[in-house]
Amino acid sequence: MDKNLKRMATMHRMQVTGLDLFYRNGYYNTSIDDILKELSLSKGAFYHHFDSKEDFFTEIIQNLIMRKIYTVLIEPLEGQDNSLDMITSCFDNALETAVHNELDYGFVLGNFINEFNGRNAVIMKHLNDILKLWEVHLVTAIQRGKHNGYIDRHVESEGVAVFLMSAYLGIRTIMVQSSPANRKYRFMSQMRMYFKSIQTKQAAV
Amino acid sequence: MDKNLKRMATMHRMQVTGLDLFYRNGYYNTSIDDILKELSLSKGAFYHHFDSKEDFFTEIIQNLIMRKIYTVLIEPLEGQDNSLDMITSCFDNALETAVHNELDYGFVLGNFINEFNGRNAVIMKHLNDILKLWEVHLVTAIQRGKHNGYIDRHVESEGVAVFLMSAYLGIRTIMVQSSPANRKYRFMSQMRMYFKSIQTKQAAV
DNA sequence: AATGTTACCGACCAAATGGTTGGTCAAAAT
DNA sequence: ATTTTGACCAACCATTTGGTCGGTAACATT
Repeated sequence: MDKNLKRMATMHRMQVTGLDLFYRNGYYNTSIDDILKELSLSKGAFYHHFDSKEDFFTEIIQNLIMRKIYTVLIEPLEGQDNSLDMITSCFDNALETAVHNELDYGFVLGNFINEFNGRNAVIMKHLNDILKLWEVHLVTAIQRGKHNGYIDRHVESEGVAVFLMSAYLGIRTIMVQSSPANRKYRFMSQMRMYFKSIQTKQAAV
Repeated sequence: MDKNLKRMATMHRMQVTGLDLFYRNGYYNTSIDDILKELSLSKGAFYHHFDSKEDFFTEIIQNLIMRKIYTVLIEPLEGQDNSLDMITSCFDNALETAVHNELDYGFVLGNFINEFNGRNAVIMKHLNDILKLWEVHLVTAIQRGKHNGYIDRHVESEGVAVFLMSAYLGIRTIMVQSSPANRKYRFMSQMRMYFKSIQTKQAAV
């Protein structure tokens, strides 16, 4: 039963290195040999464990990308009552790690959506599922915020979710190139402004 | 002097077809042969007019992408006094053409920024210049809005610009895959909400 | 009419691509 | 102890890549 452990370990190593290179260089711009070289493994090893490059990447999506996004952007939403504070600190954390990451190439999910758009329907399906999952959880969080009296009841929850996802995807793209910390700060300030406009009106306290 | 005309015409045809394919399939995923096949031209013709694939794309950026963005997203900003209305209708128009475009693969500039990030510094420079140009014009428009009394004086113009660019980049990515018209509508609604929060406060009229 | 010049052709090249296949060797199952 | 399995190797394959180069024919210049 030791064989199985080794199999899992090797496959995992391949996936981690694979994601790293795919993220940095793009999927189509990274060859299987590139990944194998990094790991000192052979072509045979790769095709022994995976059917194809596409199959390999599908596994990466499920095992690594999905989990990462769930941990960073989805799970934290289920904490407190006040969704707006929740989302604020969630975005703040996510952007902060991006600021301090020397090798930041943008939002993993966003980058891949961009690369596979109209080029590979199968993979796009998987990526879109993650996006949808995020959307659903955001909508739920916002509705909870309404229910708990933090967000104005007239606000469209789905609209807020789409707007927030857009803004996040965009800022992660823009942050990469110039003055990330600066752009993060400005972004967060304006997001708070936006949140003010959808908060429960205290009717001129 | 007829030769020169022909040269220009051929080069232009190549660039138009090139941009079309690069946009649809990605730069690294589109071969020069793909472009040449479409035009029934030969390798020799290509390398007679351009030094390399990169040089070719640089020309495309300057001649086609830059101009397009200037026309659609920058020039319209210089119209009226009220920047917020201006920006709203500008985004509205830009997103509307995306909605009605059968073959929409997202925001051209955004897609390429994504693809070249950390992979080709020279091209990234050119793309970033365009982004910067857009940013500068947005900031100017917002400052004008403050000056003309439409926008609250305490608002950070640079912050608004970054936030708007982010949101636009993001919505263009998200719109591609599912229900673009729907997402556009929701996005625009929330953008108007955001604009309310930075408008001049009428101090409880 | 003779002589450049220029737009374009298409065969060719080395390197790299995703994928296949026959084989080796250690561990598991019998 | 023998057989079977499974992880991995490495040479190999067809195809595609960006790019080169010698040539040709129409045009422009003299």
